[in-house]
Amino acid sequence: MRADAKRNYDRIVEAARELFREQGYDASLDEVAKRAGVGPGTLYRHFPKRENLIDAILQSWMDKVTDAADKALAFEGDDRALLLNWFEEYVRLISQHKGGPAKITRAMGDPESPIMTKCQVLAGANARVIDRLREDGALRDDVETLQVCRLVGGIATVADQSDLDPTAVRPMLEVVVDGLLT
Amino acid sequence: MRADAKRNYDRIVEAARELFREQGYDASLDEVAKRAGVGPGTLYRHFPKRENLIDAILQSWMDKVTDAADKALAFEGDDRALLLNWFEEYVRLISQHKGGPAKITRAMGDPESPIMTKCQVLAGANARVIDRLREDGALRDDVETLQVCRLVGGIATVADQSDLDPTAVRPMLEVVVDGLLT
DNA sequence: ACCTGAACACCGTTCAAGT
DNA sequence: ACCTGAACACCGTTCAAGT
Repeated sequence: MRADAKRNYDRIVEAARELFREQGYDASLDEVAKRAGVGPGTLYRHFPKRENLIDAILQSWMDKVTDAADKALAFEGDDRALLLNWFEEYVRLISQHKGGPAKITRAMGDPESPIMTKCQVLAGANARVIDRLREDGALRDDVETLQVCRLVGGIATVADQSDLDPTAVRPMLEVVVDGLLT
Repeated sequence: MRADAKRNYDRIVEAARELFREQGYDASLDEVAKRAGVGPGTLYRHFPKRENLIDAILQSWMDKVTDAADKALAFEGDDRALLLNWFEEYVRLISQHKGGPAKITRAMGDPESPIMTKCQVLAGANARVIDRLREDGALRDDVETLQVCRLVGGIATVADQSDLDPTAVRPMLEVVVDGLLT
């Protein structure tokens, strides 16, 4: 990649990171380009779809996801508390940008989505936690791991779209936890 | 209301009903106006916001909602089957148009939303079912009825946005049902 | 090879002119 | 009182012209 191309690429990602944090994943790409000081065509050359841009934003996110799963698994306590903690962390991880829960949960099962790989990392992290509980026989066995992501993702989506605070999310997660444990 | 106004109003609602059924609640209002054979200004005069139009569409929906709750309460069987049936019906009721689950679930707690009243009917129907189970002591008491709507609405939202079929929704609802029952 | 910015299409929304 | 349709603003997307 040419030097000026690389510079523009970085500028765009940086501008997008800012704007998405302020306005969510649905912010105007035109404004991203403007902030980055490039023409709209340049943005499209590097990122043909909005999701390609989101994908770049999520680069550092994957480490956070893996770390969170590690921490969840290292938790000392009963299964119920472990799972509840993980789900709260899960919601937090996908709710960092407005519109995130919906986008991420949808991409999870969509092979066409540019952010699918990133979402698979999250799905994998979740699978590690779930499988651990499954081995202990603590979990009902008629629910696929992907469906667990969708369930928790659904709660996060509603919370995001209705601007609920974590206090209101908690009891919903508790219901899911109790429904999942045997 | 003048005769031609009334006629246009009806035409618009009819066109919207068609288009929303085909393309979901996010369909172009311009196309609605075109189909109805009116200028865009006329549409805006009658329905200043998209949700005012959705509100008109949902007029007949309220009866369906009430009927569904009646049927659910008349169900002969155990609490688990009753609640599961109701939730499946709930999902069906809000999933009739693409984008419906998200719009309806969000409007539920938003006093600014023009469709709030309609959504309250749904919330009320749900409350009747939930309260019945609560009286029997069959339900955990630390979850508000509105949160139950959000939980089920969240599942419906994910299903809608990921184009899941009912077969995939069922197990998620089962988790919620089991988590809610004592 | 990459960038720019004008141009296009589409959509929601407004409003002056008409009946 | 109501309707029309041109006009505007905004956004995503493309592409010919430039370096």
